[in-house]
Amino acid sequence: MLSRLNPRQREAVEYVGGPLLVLAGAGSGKTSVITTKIAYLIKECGIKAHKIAAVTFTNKAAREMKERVGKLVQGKESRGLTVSTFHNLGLNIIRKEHKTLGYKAGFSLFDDQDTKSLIKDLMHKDFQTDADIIGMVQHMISNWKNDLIEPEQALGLAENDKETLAAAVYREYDRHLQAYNAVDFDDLIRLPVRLFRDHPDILERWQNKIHYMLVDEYQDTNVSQYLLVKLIIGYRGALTVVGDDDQSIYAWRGARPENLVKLGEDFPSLRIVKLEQNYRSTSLILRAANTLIANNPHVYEKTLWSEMGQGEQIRVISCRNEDAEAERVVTEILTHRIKKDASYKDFSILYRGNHQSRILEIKLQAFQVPYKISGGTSFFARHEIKDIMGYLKILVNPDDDNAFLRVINMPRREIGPSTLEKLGTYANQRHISMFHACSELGLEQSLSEKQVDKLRRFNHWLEKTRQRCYQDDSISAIREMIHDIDYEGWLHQNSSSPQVAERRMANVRILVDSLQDTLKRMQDDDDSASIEDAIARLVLRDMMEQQAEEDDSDRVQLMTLHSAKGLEYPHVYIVGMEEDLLPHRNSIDDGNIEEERRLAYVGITRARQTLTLTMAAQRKQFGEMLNCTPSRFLDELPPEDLAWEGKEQEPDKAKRERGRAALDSLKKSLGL
DNA sequence: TTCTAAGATGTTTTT
DNA sequence: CATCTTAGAA
Repeated sequence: MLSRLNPRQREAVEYVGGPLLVLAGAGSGKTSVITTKIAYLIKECGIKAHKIAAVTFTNKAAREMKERVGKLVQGKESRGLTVSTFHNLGLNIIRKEHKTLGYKAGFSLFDDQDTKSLIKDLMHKDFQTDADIIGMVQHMISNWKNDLIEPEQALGLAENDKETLAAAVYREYDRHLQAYNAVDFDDLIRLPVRLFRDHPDILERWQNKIHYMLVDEYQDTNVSQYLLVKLIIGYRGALTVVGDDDQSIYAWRGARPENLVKLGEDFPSLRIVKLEQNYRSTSLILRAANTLIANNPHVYEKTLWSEMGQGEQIRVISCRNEDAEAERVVTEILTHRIKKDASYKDFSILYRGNHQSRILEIKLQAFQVPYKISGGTSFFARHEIKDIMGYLKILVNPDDDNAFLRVINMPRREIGPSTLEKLGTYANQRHISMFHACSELGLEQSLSEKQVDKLRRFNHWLEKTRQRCYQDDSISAIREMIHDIDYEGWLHQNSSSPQVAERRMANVRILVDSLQDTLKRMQDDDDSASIEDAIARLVLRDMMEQQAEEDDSDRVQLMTLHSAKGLEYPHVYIVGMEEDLLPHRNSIDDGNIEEERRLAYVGITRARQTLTLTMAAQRKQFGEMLNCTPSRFLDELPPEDLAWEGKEQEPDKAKRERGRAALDSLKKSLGL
């Protein structure tokens, strides 16, 4: 088991005497270290698998880790091992302890969009605002939660009108969540921390459950996550964390890379092991990465080296526009695949923002290249998925007014805004949910008989469905429910074409299948898992991937730079190497270039054999052609290692097209 | 209350 | 440009 490790890696695995920090450069085999260490703990240290918890940040990483541990430790021995995301761990804790925290079983989990729409509603109602500060407020609330600052404290700390407003919304928002029997993503960490702080007995129980903890991508932990780890670990110090400050790309969501330093302060006995040998990339690629990241300040110095051979030059391709860029990448992959005798799955295309995948998708389809886009909010942002999720949520948690509103007129139940408004105020006065208000007699006073009747009918129907769901097989009850509301018919009525409706319905089926699958998996691990738990799990997106990954067919992988972290591919294409895009506009504006540089670094270090960077001279934005400047990061790479293509002739062409565009707009403004 | 059509508005990254 | 919002008519 240990024979495949180098001395440093082996040290990291074998040291179990106290807290350990592994500073692992990109491609230095950190996943091997974690997975081997888990196996080592089970086999050599006699720690039971169900007493070990390993946490990461993405489902993808968690899944891969689980898989690799599975290869080292046979089925029985690995039973009950926890390998999950932080959020999943938090969800599990809240699930088991919801009563103490004051939540009812079946509590809803609000995703990003639910949160946004609630905040929007609150701001519309109680505060006069209309600008796009909603996103900002949402971000501020999230930050407060991550820093474990309560609404009252936030109110006290506020230094200007904007912050006072946001803090006031925060207070309202939290009250509403409570009333809805709902939690949001940040609560998944915050509530367990609060629980453990306030209830030493419960903390002790969990400390007995988790004897050893491993944290991957430690530089991405935020204040509350670090505190959660610290609480669980307690005085024992049975902890291994692995991190790399050069790969810290989540500061925007509260990650505190300083936690790397803080660990040493909090645990004076901390041992530090550095992994500096890279087993992934050719030395040219590695040199490019090193040169680039040298422009950033560093907490811990480390020098990555590799024995993988020099490899090919890094290619930089400049194209006319985004269309040409996408096409070039696709044809490039086609020829490369033949020349290198590689498979499609050896290639990955990385980009800064999800929207960039669209053009690529079109071109890939045009050339009939099999591909897979991973990550992105697309699936859960879809209408049909939101609708059904709404039904699922209200099914297990009737107090979820958010879900109630989503679902009430889907399909048409002829209950309009004014009726809902009245129902809302009534429910508010009585401090009950809208669903419960429907069955109250007092309603007749403010609403007409007709309206009340409609509400009652919905109320009865849902109540009946709920009973069916809890008495019979939940999944078939849910299938029946979808049939009951004739969702398929609704889709056909509201879709532009029958094909679109079919595709949407297929998505619904995927959702229900995944729910079934998730439920089964959870019950394998824990008999007490119920349909409510599986639904909450769905919101964390911990399953679509599983399904998709199971048929790990031969496809080109597309993803954002963020979700590429932790992965590797023989051939990597990074598209959109332009100012305002790779150092993203907003980051340039608020001076966050360093994190963007790390992002580029992460992208570059994904490549094993070849790396290709592409850019477009022009790009369409809001329907208008814009000229693009090459990314400053290109200038920060060693020039002698780069092979440029199409750099020179572009400016002329660009100028000509710009001239024509100007002429066109002039013609248009003259009404020609 | 629902439907329609013009208008505005906006694209970072994730659980 | 593509999506979502809002205003006005049926």
